[in-house]
This record gives sequence, C-alpha cells and structure tokens, in this order.
Amino acid sequence: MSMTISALARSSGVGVETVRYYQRRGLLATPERGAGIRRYDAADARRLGFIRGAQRAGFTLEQIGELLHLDAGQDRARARELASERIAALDAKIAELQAARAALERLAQQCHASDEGPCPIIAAFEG
Amino acid sequence: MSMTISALARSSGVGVETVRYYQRRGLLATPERGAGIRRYDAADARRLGFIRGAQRAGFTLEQIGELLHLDAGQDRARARELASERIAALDAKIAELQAARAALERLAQQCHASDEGPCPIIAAFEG
DNA sequence: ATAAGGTGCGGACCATGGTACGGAGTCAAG
DNA sequence: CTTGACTCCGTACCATGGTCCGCACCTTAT
Repeated sequence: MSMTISALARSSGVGVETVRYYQRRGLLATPERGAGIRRYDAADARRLGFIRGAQRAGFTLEQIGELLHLDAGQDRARARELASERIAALDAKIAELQAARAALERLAQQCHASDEGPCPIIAAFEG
Repeated sequence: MSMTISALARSSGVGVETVRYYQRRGLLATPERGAGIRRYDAADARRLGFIRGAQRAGFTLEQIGELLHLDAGQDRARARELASERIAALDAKIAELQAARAALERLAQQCHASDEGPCPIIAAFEG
C-alpha cells in the first residue's frame, strides 16, 4: 500500500510540486527513500487530505501546521480554541459574502431593467 | 472640495500607500499637481469607495479595473456578465464556507463532549 | 539495454495586494 | 523663517500559496 509522490498528489487532487511545498513547510513528512525514491502510504494520504480539508475550511497553512502539531500533543483545548476562532471568522466572512451577493443581484437586475443612464453596477459601491 | 492624498485615503479607510498602489494599477487617476501636491475631489473619493466596495464583493483588482473601464464605455452587457459570474462564484464560496462551518462546529462539540482518544477536529478532514 | 518518463533537490520565479524606504520638495503654524 | 508634518516618486520588500527549472538519478516497458 505504498505510492509515489505523483500518486499521492493525484489522490488528493494537488500537484506534485504542492506536495513538495507542504514537505518544505513541514506539513508532510518526507519518508525514507528506498533506492532514491520516496514511498508514501495511506497515512500520508490522510494527512494530505486533512491539510486540504482544513484549507477549504479557511485555515492558513500555518494554522494547519499548528493543528497537526497538536495532533501529536493531544492539546484538545487549543484545538477547540482554533476551531472556534475559525468559526467566528467564517461567520463574518459568510455574512460579508451574502451581503455582497445580495447587492450584486439587486444591481444586476436594475441594470437589466433599463438600458438608460449609468449602469447601476458601476454606480453602486460608491459611497 | 479638494483634499490631499491622506484625506482621500482616510475617507475610505485605506492607507496612503494603498491609494498610490491603486494609481499605479490604473484604478485611480493621478490628478494634476498644483505646485507639487496633487489634489483630490469627491469623484476620486467615490471611485475609491467603489473599488473598496467591489473588493468586498470579492472582485479582484483586475476585475475592478475592467468594471471601471466599462464605466466609461457604457458596456452594460459586459458589466452584467461580470456581475453574474461573480454571483455564481459567491454562491459557491458561501456554500463551501457554510459546509466548513457546520463541520467545524460539529467537531468542536464532539471534541468538547469527550476528552478521551484522538481529537475529532484533527481526525476529521482526513479522507 | 536503452529510451521515456517519474523522482529528488535546491533555488528561482510567479500572482495578489499591498507596505516600507529614502530623498527631495511643499505647506502650515509658531 | 524655521520646524515638523505631509507629499511625490521610484524602488524594494513582504506574506501567502504555490509553480517552474535544471540536473542527475531511478524505474519500467519494449
């Protein structure tokens, strides 16, 4: 159950260079090389999957590094702290994007409604 | 009704260097200088406000540049096109963030519920 | 066994959105 | 009329998250 770096990368939908970048960042281990080629296993794939998932949740690579570090240390309080900070940030971001979406939608409709005068999409945001 | 660059910057809550950066990017005009100092007016402030608002809506500076360019050209169809692309992108992003938020919330609660075994926050995302 | 293609590695480079620096000129209050 | 704050301008630098390059070695199919 071992794979090369390109198989590992493919398994998580990233590029080989990205895997190598994560290694440089200390997010992924660089396994021992058997005759020049490093071999990766399911644990590496899970870890890479974790990184991508956490990244989708908006964690930066630095925060992900901390989470991975906690993994070893069992510091659950800190993990929860990071999680709730992130939840608050997500709430703020979601609200902002929803507001922007509503504004854009309204503008697009106004713009569509009349072809006269200045485009409302442009006219908006000003102020 | 004219102001210096720092007043303009303050009026939109950005730094002077940011205004200058937008000028370099071609998003803001650099008015004629009266004896060495450039003077800005309400139109400049509105334009800067537009840039910030559009940025909050998730447009990149490049897209904002295009929107501002359309402003002159009255190309409303293109403006609507950009707006609806952005709306779709916002919808996707909002859905992603909501999913991430829900996942994190659930994990934080699980983590809180029991202090035994591996932290669910870490265990998640993997896969 | 040889050629094509994957791997390891270090370092350079990229895009995005700024931020900082240095030196010269300008403006406003005391 | 000097001092301190502000401005102009070009250039350099920053953080983030990669991406590409070149060279040598390894692997695999033919």
